[in-house]
Amino acid sequence: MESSKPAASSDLVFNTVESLGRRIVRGDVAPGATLPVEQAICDELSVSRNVVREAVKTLAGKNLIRSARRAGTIVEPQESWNLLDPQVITWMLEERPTRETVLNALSELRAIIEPEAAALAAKRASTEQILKLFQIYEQMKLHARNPERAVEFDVAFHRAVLEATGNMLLRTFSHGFGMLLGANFNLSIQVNNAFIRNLDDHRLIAEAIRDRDPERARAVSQALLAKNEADIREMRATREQGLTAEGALDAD
Amino acid sequence: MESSKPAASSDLVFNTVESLGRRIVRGDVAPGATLPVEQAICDELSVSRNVVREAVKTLAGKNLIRSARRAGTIVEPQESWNLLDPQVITWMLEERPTRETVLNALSELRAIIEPEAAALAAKRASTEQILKLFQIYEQMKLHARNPERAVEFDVAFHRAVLEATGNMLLRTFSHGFGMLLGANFNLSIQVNNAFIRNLDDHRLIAEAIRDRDPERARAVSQALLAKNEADIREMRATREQGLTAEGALDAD
DNA sequence: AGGCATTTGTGCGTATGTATT
DNA sequence: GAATACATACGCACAAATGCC
Repeated sequence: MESSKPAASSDLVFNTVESLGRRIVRGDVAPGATLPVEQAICDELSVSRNVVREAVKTLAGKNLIRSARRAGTIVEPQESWNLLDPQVITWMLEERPTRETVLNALSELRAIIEPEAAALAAKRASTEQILKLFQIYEQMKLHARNPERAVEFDVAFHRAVLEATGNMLLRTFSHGFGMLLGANFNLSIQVNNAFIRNLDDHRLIAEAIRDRDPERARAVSQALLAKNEADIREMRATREQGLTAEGALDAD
Repeated sequence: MESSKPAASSDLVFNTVESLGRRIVRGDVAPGATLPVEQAICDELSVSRNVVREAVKTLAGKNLIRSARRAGTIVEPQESWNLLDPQVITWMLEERPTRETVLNALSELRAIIEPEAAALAAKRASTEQILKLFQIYEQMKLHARNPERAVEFDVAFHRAVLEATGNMLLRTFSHGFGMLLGANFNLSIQVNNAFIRNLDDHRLIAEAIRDRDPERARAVSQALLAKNEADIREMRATREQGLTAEGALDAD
């Protein structure tokens, strides 16, 4: 089979990318500043210069850095970063301050995109895509009491809607979007029964799309988002006084 | 001085990225298929393996390809591609069929995002950002008779609105979005006086944002988009019978 | 203004692991 | 199981650019 996890433990380039990428996203080296020179990175991570160079090119491909001959490799301003890249998103979600910022931005973006995506999907989804929506919904229902699995299918549902729009750009969003949604849901489902409460809305969305009813699809999607935002707000409020739970998110 | 054009003519890695990237985006090598083996690319482009390897990593950083140990470097499915990456967009716009697809997708996406972005900007734009909107508008007016320059400022205006939303993710879109808009505008302004006709709407958007009137900002933005779509439709219709003009878009 | 030192860019040879044949 | 082909990994040497003195 195919390892969907891109990292073997001794993929030197990958590990170097992760190490450097995290530093940049975390802000250890600010936009405009330069990374350590290649040789220094080689020494620190005990890898050859070629490995570092390939790692640097990988990050440059994500527009996180840009290297110039004598000046070193400098960090690009954040607005150049590819914030929909799964790896970049992972890094952003690992640090508390950036995670908050990204997830807030996500809430707004969802409110903008998802209802319209649902409406578009209602106009254009293929029968296969509609079927898939219902299948995912069934899986959600099946795992309703198992938050981890449930979130996975919840994300899949929203991605499937984006894909059903038939819009190339919207479809592209679905990857990065999915990762962000995962983080978002992991927050919101901590609210009592939030997931089960929202289950019906997912069915309603699927049905509206099946019935080719864009208006209803949009409306239900908006309703779902409103609840989600309320859950997030409640969760935040709870956490501010209680400051409980939350672990298991540090990687490395 | 900073060269915003990233390519010196003898930046081997860059040129290799461009060459391979174009092939992939153009569909010369389909998703799922593998690129020629490294040595073959080295021979063809007369570069060393290091150069090819770094180029491959760059493209992998954009999620266009993924290299597996024995299998070669295989092209990722299109929905994995980073379609907001300026380079990727450039490549997509160079070929007629993909250009049509992307620009169509863009029209839809604009209709979804821009009115809401304008509304958000009306709520949150800083005075500097508002000022900038008006400055850009003045430039648009100034160059109204010079399509090339005008398009440039038109794009800048729409990007400035996205940036004024204060939303991290929306801001990220502004780069790739801008390039797409440029291509879009270059089409739509071929319609008689389209640019001058739309000039007022840009002012109205800026004013609505200045007046902190989200509803009006949204409405005017929608009106502008509707006109733009009509222009594009007209342009396409004209072109189908006449099949005139259009040159100067082939690179390399 | 000119040379020098630093830093990335490029080329090549080779070793190693792994999956296919 | 051995041979093979491909990709990863490493090290060294030189080229080219550019900021600094």
